[in-house]
Amino acid sequence: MEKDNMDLKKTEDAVAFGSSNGYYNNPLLLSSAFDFSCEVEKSSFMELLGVQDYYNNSGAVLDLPQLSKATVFPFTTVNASCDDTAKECSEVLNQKHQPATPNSSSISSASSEAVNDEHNKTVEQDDDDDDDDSEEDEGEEEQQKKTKKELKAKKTKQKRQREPRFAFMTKSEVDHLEDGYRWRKYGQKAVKNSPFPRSYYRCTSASCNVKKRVERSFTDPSVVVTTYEGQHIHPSPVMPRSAIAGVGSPMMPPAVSTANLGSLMPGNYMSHYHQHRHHHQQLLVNTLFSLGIPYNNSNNIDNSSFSQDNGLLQDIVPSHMLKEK
DNA sequence: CGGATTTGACCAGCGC
DNA sequence: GCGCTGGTCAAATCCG
Repeated sequence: MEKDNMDLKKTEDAVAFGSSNGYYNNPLLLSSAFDFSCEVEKSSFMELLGVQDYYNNSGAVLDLPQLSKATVFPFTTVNASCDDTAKECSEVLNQKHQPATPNSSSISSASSEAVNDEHNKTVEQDDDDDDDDSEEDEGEEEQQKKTKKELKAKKTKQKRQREPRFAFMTKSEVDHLEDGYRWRKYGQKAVKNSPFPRSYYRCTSASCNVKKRVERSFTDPSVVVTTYEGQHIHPSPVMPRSAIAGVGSPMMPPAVSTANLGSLMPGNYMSHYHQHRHHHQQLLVNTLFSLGIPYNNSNNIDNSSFSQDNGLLQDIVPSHMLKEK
């Protein structure tokens, strides 16, 4: 793989593996903190994901002939508006994304424009918040009700500013995956076109506003889609290792230098990347396990032949599997 | 009894 | 304006 094939997406902090034929291979989808888009050879992609084995074992059908190359591409944006999120999610689940190629205008750029628009609108709205203290002749109850509603509205407006998000898919029988943090469920909604409900969780830690949504893909009920929003402002109350150890293996991702990524990534985005990196690694390893793909904790990665730091992809993909163009 | 979950109601945004 | 949908709230309920 060559540097020129890297197509950085400024607005994404999570990406997914998909195929260049325009379909998400949802049951095979993995994503984590890959902050770039790149091409790998079909064979490498399949090998990486264990696609052939998975399908051979499950008897499912994958349209391999159309898949000449695999593209790593994003499916989650940062700071998207509420409705963008909904659309994204349903699009992901409905497998309706356009093919994302390094040269194509991606969903991400369109999303980021919408994001900016929405953000500006929000700021303007917040400026108009302080008004109407006029009514006097209302009963106390009605007054209280009204105040409640106003407070609620203000709260809602404030919350409209979305935190950075990332999403990933995991093949799992359990909806709510152990990720080292404690969550309280605060809602559950039926999802359009899906028999499976979406659950809403909030981090239980005081003053930590991180949320996550968990839903099962209706196209493959064995796949759980988890979307995180925000960043934890506290350490994990549960040691991450315990989750992995629970799978029955001591394997942990090797520490990987991200020094070279800095030159490729936008500033604040980079810090976000670093903050989430290890969390993503754990999630990725869990995902690999759940997919039955062994994670090879080899510290023998030949960094000289792989001078470009490719994030987690580098962690799990031997350098020879990435196409050198 | 306190914390977590459930669930119906409410609100915002969007499309028609 | 109306209906639909996603997201959140909060009272009721559950559970250890």
